[in-house]
Amino acid sequence: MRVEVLNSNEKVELQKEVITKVRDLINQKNLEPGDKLPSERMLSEKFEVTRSTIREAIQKLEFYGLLKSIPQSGTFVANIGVVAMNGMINDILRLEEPDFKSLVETRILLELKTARLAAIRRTEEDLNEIEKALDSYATKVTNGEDAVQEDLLFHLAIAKASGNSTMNTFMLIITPEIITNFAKYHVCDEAMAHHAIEEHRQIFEAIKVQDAQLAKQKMKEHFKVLYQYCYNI
Amino acid sequence: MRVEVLNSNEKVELQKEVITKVRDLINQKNLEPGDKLPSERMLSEKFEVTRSTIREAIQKLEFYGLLKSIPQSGTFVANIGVVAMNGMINDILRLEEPDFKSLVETRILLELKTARLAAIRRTEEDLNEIEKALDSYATKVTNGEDAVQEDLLFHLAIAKASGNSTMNTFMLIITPEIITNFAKYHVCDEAMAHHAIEEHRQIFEAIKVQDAQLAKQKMKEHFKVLYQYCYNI
DNA sequence: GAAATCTATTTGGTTAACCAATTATTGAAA
DNA sequence: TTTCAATAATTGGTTAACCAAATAGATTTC
Repeated sequence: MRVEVLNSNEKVELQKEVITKVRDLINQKNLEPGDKLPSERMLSEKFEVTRSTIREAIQKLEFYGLLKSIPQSGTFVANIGVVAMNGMINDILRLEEPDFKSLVETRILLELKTARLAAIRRTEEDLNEIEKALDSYATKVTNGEDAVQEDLLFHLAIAKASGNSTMNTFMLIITPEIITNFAKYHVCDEAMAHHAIEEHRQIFEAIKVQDAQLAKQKMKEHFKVLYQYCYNI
Repeated sequence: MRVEVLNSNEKVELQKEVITKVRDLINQKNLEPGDKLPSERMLSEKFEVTRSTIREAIQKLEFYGLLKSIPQSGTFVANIGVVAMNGMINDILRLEEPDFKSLVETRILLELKTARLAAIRRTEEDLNEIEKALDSYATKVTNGEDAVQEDLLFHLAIAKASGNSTMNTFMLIITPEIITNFAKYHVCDEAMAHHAIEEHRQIFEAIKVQDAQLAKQKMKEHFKVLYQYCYNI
């Protein structure tokens, strides 16, 4: 059993090795959907890594829906055949850390859609929460304070009102990373904040009167600067 | 320390309780970005749960970019203020399991975009892989075999060619769930598979000649049935 | 009094032992 | 031979002890 001290990168690489070996094992043994993997202890011995490394690798493949662990029973291949299993594991292994441009591009895509959907589906309660977030943002900006957080919450309130839990989750995943990177790259401009109040209000109004196309249009204008950063550079 | 046997649901609920208490603690102590949380052992004692429960809750908040654990040092509040922290934690607590409709809606959104982007950005290698996936699919279908996996890999190859790692990741997350649910709801039709070959080929051709608008259009046609399922029901 | 060195404590992470549920095996009964 | 209860072995999950790095505190040195 490998017993070294590993830093963060080495740990990631080791996990990738283990995932590769799990893939090869599934191929070699021709495991079909529902078949059982060898026990964690056996894998740990076979791959010469600690059991917790095996567990973490399994949990990652479980996150992507490829494996399913059942307590006191075993780890099973999900309802996905050998071909798809191979393709997906290879994709997962190759996945790079998301770059800022990719995050922004995805954010814009999601937000144009959530704005449209929110206009169609928003409840009265949704509307109240969006308006509350809008007011908090406006107050902070007019007081000359930093309002990045309130900005974020306005957009998340719209995502919630979209009634699409998947998009809502995705927005929650990428938004903090965007904020962190914003600070890093200084993409945002203080002077823009005042203008953004009006843009937010227009988006809100469009959602209020349930004009989906207008909501999308106003959101697009709101992202104009970001959009250019993404596509013209 | 609470020492009961918990089933899966109770475990989720317990974790939500812990996350709520972490939120309250951050509020009560007015922890700002960069501030240190009490140690896992102290939280474990304070909240009367085992340390691993604390660790799992922290890991979840770390996944959403709200906390950052540093070995031998402590767990720190990420670069996000109290207001955003509260809003995001509340959103995370309220997040429902994604329903099928929400998954499909998001998949269509992502795929129309990845098709467009792939047409613009695909390399020759991307193109080869997409074509290989296309051929595998066509072969299987003409042989009368089930080709769900090959179908999946064709779409994932396009996602990879889009050059957007975030969208690629999101596609990898939702695709297996979609497949599983497809089988459950019997949305897919065997007879459609033959027609889908031609649709796939048209999408491929559009990406090949780098006609972004056409690629999106062909992808939209490909999703026509799914689209109707989503919006007209 | 300040700087530097040593020591003790605290930290998140890791691991080996443990747990209860499950599964496999055994063997007795019919 | 078949059935079924009893038992042993195996399983993923959990936990308490342990680890090395980081930090804080005490002590020494100048």
